[in-house]
Amino acid sequence: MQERTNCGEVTTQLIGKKVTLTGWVHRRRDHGGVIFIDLRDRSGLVQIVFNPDEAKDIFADAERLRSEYVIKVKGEVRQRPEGATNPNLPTGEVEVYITELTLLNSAQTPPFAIADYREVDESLRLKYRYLDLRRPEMQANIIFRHQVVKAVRDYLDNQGFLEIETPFLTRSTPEGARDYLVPSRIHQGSFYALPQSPQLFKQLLMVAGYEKYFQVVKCFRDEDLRADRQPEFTQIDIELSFVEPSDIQDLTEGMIAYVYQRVLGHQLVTPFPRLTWTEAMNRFGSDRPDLRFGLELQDFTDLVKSCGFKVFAAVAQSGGQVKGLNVKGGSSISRREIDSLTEFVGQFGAKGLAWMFIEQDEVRSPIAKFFSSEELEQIKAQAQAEPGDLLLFVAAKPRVVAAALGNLRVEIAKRTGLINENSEDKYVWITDFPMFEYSEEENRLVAMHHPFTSPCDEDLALLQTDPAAVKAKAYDLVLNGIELGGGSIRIHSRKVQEQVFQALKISSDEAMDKFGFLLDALGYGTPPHGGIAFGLDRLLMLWSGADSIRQVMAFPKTQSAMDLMTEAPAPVSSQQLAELGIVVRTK
RNA sequence: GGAGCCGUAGUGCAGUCGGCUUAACACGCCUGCCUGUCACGCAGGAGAUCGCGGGUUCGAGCCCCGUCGGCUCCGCCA
Repeated sequence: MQERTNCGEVTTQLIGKKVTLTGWVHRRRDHGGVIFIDLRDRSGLVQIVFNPDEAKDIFADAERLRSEYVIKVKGEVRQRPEGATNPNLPTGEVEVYITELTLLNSAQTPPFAIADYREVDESLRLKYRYLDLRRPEMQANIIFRHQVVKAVRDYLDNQGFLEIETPFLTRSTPEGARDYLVPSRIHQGSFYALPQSPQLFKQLLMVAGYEKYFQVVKCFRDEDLRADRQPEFTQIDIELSFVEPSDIQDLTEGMIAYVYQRVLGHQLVTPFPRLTWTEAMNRFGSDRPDLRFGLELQDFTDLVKSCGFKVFAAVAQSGGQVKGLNVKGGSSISRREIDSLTEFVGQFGAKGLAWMFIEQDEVRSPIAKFFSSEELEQIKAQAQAEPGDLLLFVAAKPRVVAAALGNLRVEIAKRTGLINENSEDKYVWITDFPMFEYSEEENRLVAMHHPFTSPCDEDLALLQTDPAAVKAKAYDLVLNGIELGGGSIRIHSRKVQEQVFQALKISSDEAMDKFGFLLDALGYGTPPHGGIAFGLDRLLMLWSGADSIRQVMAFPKTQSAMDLMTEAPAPVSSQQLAELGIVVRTK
């Protein structure tokens, strides 16, 4: 390869040297007599100079250069004249006087400017993603992604892990997200499924004795999208043998601290705090609490059981909860603002949002009249309320209370500036999840994590008597209210695995049909094992301050799962369908 | 499946309580000028079926209905 210097690496050390540069015309400043061009490549920008006094023969060619033309130039690196340096540019002390110019390719005017700070409509960016990816901000994200993945691989390699690939064409299994299906040509009417995660394969690698496995791997879930959810996304998938939850938590704290130091260049304090699921739900109304601020939930259920406010009393007496938030200094919040918060909690099923302004001598609230002054004092004491505070209440079944107040505390924190740019990152482990949760849709218990999660040892007996009470050896890592990853110790006993399938109302016939290979494997000397998986895209989003994972993915899809560049998905030819034995039914 | 927001020159936007301009402004683009700029500057110019379809009206970028696309959220996501 020819000798080239990267644009961003033309420093004062090269002054006096002849260099060859290649890149794109980022911006040109044509003064008639002298032309300045900011030349851009992956490494950055450098100013190159075309001066007719020094390179008369190429000056006319230089005048024809336009944005995004691809050029190769040779010239001498010089110190910039006094007063003409640019402190905003790493290469701002120098410039390159060009004596040779080769136009490698011209370019049409792009649909949006590469050299622009302005926000461009995202659908246009996605249609021309190859241009969008040229923008320095996006290049920084993609380079950052590489650095993080490289650091993860190095760390795990140093810890004795093997990266082992697992199949993408695999089998659809019940439970969990909707699968992406791939029709089989050879076995018509049968389908592969793209993996939601390599869960079963990594467990089988433990059975096979590989002890420490990891993979940076694509996963596929055919569910509706969000800012932090794409149909295909990347996991850092880890599994180890002979471990307890604390081993995996220690390992991953070490991994994150290592990446922090190597890529972000600063120390991270470990270990991270740990909260049980029950405590997280009680105090924050969420299994992924944002700990950057307080505003914890207060429980008033017992206090209002026999109060005169029927809405509260009825809910409290019938198994529901009455909980609330104390918004410190919230007296400045307007009625209109409270209306908007009421609307907000309505999204989560709350019928209303009761409020009390705490003033010096009284409680200003439409519901104050239903409470005796003793009851109001008790409420204030419970909430540690002082004059100037605003109490907000939701009364409903526990699930709705948690969802409404859990989200409300975050919303209020955002609106009132409790969360801001300077807020310190808060990592937290959530542990001891319930094994199962009740699915109203399916009218049965479903696995909260997945059906291969090991119950806590002391709860094994409950599996058959009271499965809903069983806790699992499962743990999630949460950063600033977003779930980064989760894992568990797996079941390594065939008997326990069968009991869990029973609790899930998966018949032994179905279990054998769908998971026979796993049950078989558990009978051949399976070591105790467990692991964790991180959403790489989410990690990158949070660490880079991006507001969606699309910003840290090279080629993401829209909310309707379209790729606007390739226009996938798209119809296929009738021959292709015929080969697969597929008939498309149109609506 | 549901809720909300958005859609106006290549780009970002103004106009949105119906009738005031030729649908404004900035960037970009084109032409000319300009030898120290760095979001260069100056002068001129081209560029818009106001996402699409229907309706109301004497008259619709603006109001109504539908539809398409994008985004955010609920449901969903072990």
